[in-house]
Amino acid sequence: MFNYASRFDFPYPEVMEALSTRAIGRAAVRDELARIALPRFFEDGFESVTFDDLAAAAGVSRSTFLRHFGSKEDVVLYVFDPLGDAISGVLASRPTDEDEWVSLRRAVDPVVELLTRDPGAGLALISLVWKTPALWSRLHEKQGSWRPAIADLLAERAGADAAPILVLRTRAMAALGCLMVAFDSWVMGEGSDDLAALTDTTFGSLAPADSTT
Amino acid sequence: MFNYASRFDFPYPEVMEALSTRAIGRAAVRDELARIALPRFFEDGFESVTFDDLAAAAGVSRSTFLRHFGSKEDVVLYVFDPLGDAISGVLASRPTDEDEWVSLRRAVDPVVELLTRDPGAGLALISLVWKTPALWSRLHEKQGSWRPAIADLLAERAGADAAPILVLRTRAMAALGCLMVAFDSWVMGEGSDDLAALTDTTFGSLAPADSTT
DNA sequence: CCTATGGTGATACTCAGTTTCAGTTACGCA
DNA sequence: TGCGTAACTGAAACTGAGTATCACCATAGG
Repeated sequence: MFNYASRFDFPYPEVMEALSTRAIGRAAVRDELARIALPRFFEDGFESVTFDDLAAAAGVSRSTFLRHFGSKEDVVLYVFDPLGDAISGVLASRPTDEDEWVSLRRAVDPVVELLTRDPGAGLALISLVWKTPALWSRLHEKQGSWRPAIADLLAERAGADAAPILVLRTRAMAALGCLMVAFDSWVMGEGSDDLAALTDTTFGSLAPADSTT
Repeated sequence: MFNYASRFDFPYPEVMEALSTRAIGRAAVRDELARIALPRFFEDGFESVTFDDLAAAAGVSRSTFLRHFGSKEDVVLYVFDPLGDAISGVLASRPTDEDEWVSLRRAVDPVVELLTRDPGAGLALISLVWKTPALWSRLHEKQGSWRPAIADLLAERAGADAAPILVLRTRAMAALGCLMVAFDSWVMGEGSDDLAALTDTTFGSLAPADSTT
């Protein structure tokens, strides 16, 4: 099953911050609730599972479950939460003189790695997301929230002669979009393709252009 | 106020199809209901307006309002419905030997044109969408649904030596994404920038690349 | 002119998500 | 070690989205 202790074994420790005792406990409970909930969604479909079902399965009250996750979508997409910071972290660590588009491709590796680590589980998750419009939307919303930090990092590393921020925001959008299109293909091929290779292909379809037309 | 009779004065008549008498009436009612509903959303915010409010404002029952629009989001995003076909229509009409990226930029003109036609109304709409996560998500979902047709048209016009469909899907994503990033900037600048110019800039930030790396 | 189709409003229902409140646990500090 | 407070919990009631059903009415189209 999908690994939910993402906060504890996530391979990019620099994105973790100091947590109070209670915050650690809280995160652990969230992990546990999500771990219990996911199979229910996989088996019955996102819409068919109610908060009552989830609470019963987890042995807590509906109130408690709702307090840990503000919405059903949050339960499923919980695993994506740390990826924004992970992407930024990798991007910040790339050499300044590396080609921008290559750095962006590398920045997205944590996502590919997380979904590929457990064969089957990652695909099951993305398949669920892709067959459920509400989840697809919310994932894209989350992805959109990662953009500003990425664009800012691109500006920072380019220094004085950086392209306008609008240009950099566009490239951040494109990079994350390439990842999403790769997911799309991965789901359509039912996992028969290699996600990293698909991502290479989508990134290879585009390139930054000089905006001084 | 925003022009809601989009089905009747939309400047790309080729995308219109023959409608039965009842279907015409139905579309007219939808136009009217949306026209009445929009100002409510602008004034009170998307979440604060209930279906009861909308039904009362329109002088119909809640049932009837809900029968015409499956969700509140649909009411606001109704105006975007014909744009997928409009984009495809323009793309299909572009010369086959025109640069692919240029054709995609032109294909998106109907959207820019529609939002720019009435100064203020288009900006108000996009601002509402941008400040309401549920609307932002649903617009992106709708935009995502336009992609396959665009990619297919790109394949068709390139003929035998077309790039793999995954590459074309990526470029369709990028083109629509450029439009969204332009919206983003337009909203942030509160309409002080020219939407068409912003769109030119975002499109100018990227270029198709040879995927045979 | 008749009828079958489709639009309408009323009602009742499920479920997501919010709010409130009272009872309990356990963290951090003295 | 004990205490006070802050946070966690569950119960209950509430709002509002969205679905389903039904009986009624208007009219398109033959």
